[in-house]
Amino acid sequence: MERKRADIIADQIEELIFDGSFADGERLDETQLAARFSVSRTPIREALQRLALSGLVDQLPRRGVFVHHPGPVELMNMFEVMAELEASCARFAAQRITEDALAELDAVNGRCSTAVADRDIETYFLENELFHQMLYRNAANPFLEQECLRLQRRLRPFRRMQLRLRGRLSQSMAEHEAVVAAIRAGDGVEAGEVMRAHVAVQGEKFHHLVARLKPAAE
Amino acid sequence: MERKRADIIADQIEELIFDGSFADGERLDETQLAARFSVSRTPIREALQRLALSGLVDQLPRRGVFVHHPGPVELMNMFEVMAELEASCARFAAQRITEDALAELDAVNGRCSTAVADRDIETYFLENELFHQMLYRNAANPFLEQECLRLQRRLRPFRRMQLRLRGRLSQSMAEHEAVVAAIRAGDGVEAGEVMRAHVAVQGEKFHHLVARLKPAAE
DNA sequence: GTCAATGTTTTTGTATACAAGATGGGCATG
DNA sequence: CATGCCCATCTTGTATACAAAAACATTGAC
Repeated sequence: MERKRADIIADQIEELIFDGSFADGERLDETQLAARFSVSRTPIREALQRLALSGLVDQLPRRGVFVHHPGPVELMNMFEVMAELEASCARFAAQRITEDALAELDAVNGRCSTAVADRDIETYFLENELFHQMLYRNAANPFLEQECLRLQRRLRPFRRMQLRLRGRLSQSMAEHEAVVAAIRAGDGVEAGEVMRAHVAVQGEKFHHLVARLKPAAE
Repeated sequence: MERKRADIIADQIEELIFDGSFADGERLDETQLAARFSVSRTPIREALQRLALSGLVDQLPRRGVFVHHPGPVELMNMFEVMAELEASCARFAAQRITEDALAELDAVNGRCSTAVADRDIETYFLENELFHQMLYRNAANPFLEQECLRLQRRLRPFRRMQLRLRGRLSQSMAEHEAVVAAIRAGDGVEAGEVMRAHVAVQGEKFHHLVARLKPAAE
């Protein structure tokens, strides 16, 4: 159940920013957006506020809001934080997970595996997200879970675009299994470290990807 | 320079929530607040939205916003996350801090020390905050720094109220020195673990405090 | 010709007016 | 007497009107 018009609009604008419909630094005109969504400026302003607090746009006082696409350095930073948070989740989960949840984790991991075998990137992406979310959940700390979900959502488009890198799928899969094994063994430290590496490598891979693209753009 | 009226109001309402002027679960009436601050409902609504996204109030669709004081369990969760984030900061700082920044860290720690000697809780609280903020800074990850500052601010009132526990000041001081020593030695893992314990103990101490108060309230 | 100052215009921030949903009480009915 | 339904009222959500500040362009001076 959506709360109100402003929230639906916030999600839609967010989507437009994610899929690149708005260029980096572009000003988002309240009046234009109001016309586009057939509402008044009020809900638009509320939506933009939300996006500003999420960090998707920069809001300059009395100047307007400007879309803010994170650069490679900023992305590295965000992935680094994600890696730390997920490592914590894995470590906690190793101590706190229930037998049932562990079985579920196996099930999700299995579905990831078949997706890899089928070369079904889309399914893998979804099940992979679910896998990570289950770890957040089983850290048994709702606040931590929320923070993780927030960042996961924020980094979503960037994780997606680098799944196409050769060999990443099977590598990622192997890392998942190592995490589960460590959790099953109750080895929190190991689970945390494997998880940290698993997430951090994404940031690094992304960094390389951008580094490779940059010379071409110049 | 504050951005606009709504932001000033947001800070003021936040302050009112922190210092307990609004009870847990109390509804914040937009019209009343508008009258209180001598503005229209518009900036009030913007302020309340900000608070909702910070988690200080719960916003129920078409029902209103209700102040949300975190309970003991929620606080434990938040302190746990804070401990994880600060541990990460310490670990990164051990690898990334400059000689100059390390000297500054020593200076702040020195001021903490004299505050302890003087039994000057207020000064200690301030310098202590600065100490932690310097670690966030020297993790050399602005995104991580921002997240830490956010949570630090959120937990501020709760850290404050438990500084009065006997012996906490000198214990805290010793932990600071252990962190600095580990960082100076470049031992990231050690710095992280000491830091984690240093922050986590606050959450636990708080938990005990509440547990002790609870029977009295019943 | 260029730069600066001022007036115009556009755009953000705030106030008010209006609409729609939620709360609470009264009345009717079982 | 209890319970459920309906209506009045209040509160939130949205639209519009107004104010103030910034961007822009035009014009004048050097």
